[in-house]
Amino acid sequence: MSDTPKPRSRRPRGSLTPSVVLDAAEVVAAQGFDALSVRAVAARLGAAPMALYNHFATKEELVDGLLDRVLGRFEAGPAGEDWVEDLRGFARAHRRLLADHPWAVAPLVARPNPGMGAVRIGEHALGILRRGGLSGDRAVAAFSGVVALNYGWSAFTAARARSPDGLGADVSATLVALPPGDFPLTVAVAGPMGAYGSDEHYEFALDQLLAGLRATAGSSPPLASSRYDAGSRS
Amino acid sequence: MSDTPKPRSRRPRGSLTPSVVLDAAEVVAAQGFDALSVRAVAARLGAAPMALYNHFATKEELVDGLLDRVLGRFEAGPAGEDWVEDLRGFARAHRRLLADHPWAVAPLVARPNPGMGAVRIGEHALGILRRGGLSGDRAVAAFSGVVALNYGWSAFTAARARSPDGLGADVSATLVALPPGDFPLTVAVAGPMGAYGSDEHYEFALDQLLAGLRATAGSSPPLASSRYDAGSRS
DNA sequence: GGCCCTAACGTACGCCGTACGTCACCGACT
DNA sequence: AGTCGGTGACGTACGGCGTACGTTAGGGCC
Repeated sequence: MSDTPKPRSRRPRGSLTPSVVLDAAEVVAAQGFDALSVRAVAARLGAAPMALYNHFATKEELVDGLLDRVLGRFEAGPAGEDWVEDLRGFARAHRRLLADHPWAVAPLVARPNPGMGAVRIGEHALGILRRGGLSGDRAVAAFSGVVALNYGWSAFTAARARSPDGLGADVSATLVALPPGDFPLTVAVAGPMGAYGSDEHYEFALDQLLAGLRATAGSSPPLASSRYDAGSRS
Repeated sequence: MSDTPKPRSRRPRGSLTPSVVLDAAEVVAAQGFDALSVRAVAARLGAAPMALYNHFATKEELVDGLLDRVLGRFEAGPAGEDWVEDLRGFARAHRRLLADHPWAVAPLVARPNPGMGAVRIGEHALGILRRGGLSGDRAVAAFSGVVALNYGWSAFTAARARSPDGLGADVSATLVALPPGDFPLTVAVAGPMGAYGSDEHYEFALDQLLAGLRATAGSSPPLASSRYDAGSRS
């Protein structure tokens, strides 16, 4: 019992690279974002927790790398004749990306840092909107609108998919059990409704936004920013 | 030093109610949602951490109560002549509510559980949409769209407001510093752009969504759900 | 006046992120 | 070939987290 005082062979010297660490981190994150701990990543990899800190200054930096890697998987479709249809394709592809990485939605939404992947996505969308004749502020606003819609929508669906206790599918069951006197509309709608937040519902909402953009872009662009500052100033 | 072996007088027996705990929890949460720990809430209140567990089974339950209390502050405006303008008022009030509680946005987005406050909000919005002639699926989809837009948008602005290291205001500074060869549109737009995610931009995006809804509601409603299932099936 | 139910408490456990000091390996230089 | 320095992997430790569990003290009821 003395010839194996350290049964743990150290990892070979160069075998721990940022890329390898991110690979392991993604596998861990796939079973829920808050399962992603430094210790868990190190355990898969057979490394010591602190070994990761030679490649990432902090956990936040590791997460940033992970999120940027996910956004880097965005694939832009080819440009077609109609810029609105291209924008629809962009929105679908973006939402699909989020749906494919449900664990990433919450941290992405909470993070102010853009990162290269996000910039690439923005550049692509701006190109489409420019072709539609929207310029400057308007293009940014429209892009932000599509992305916000996608993030908000994906956050709901991801959150519901994450709850394994059945709270997911039968939110409607909770709703139909409400006091029917109050909330009659909610109760009426919760029964026959399919999955809340379904693809059909998303397509409908996206359709409205795109129809509005098409109409606005068709009209001559006044671009007076004073038209749109009736917000919550005071 | 022996006559005060327990300088901590116990809290009087009935002085710890759910409401009192939530009050303290909200004060703590106001300085960042992840500052909200059971110990911190107990410290304010001068109570022991475990004392809170007589009123909330788990921390998640406490957070749910806190979020529902926030959503309960939603105030519906009076109905006007134009249902679309009412919907705009709803969207603004909802977003204003989120802007007034930035710490609440991230947990709200991540939580599948609706809660009474959310149901009240939904009922109000459904009433407006019903007046617009949208029924069933369409009303739910439109409501979801507005809420998703608000959540996504508020998550961005809240996240940026949360970063005190100046990463907030000058995301644009990061963007103009990009390699100008790639991302020409982004660089071109980042310079003259005011605050990314400004109220004006939000109003523009909301306007497009509302314009689309008005047009759709104006046309006769075919309601064929097959029109909207061209999503990401396979 | 005495009992008991319950609300408040204290201790303890297993996680977490990570600061800091140690040690072994590999390449380079003599 | 021998040695030396830099670096990457490691171990220990600290403070903080949520919370399971057992203890205690106070107020309401008989």
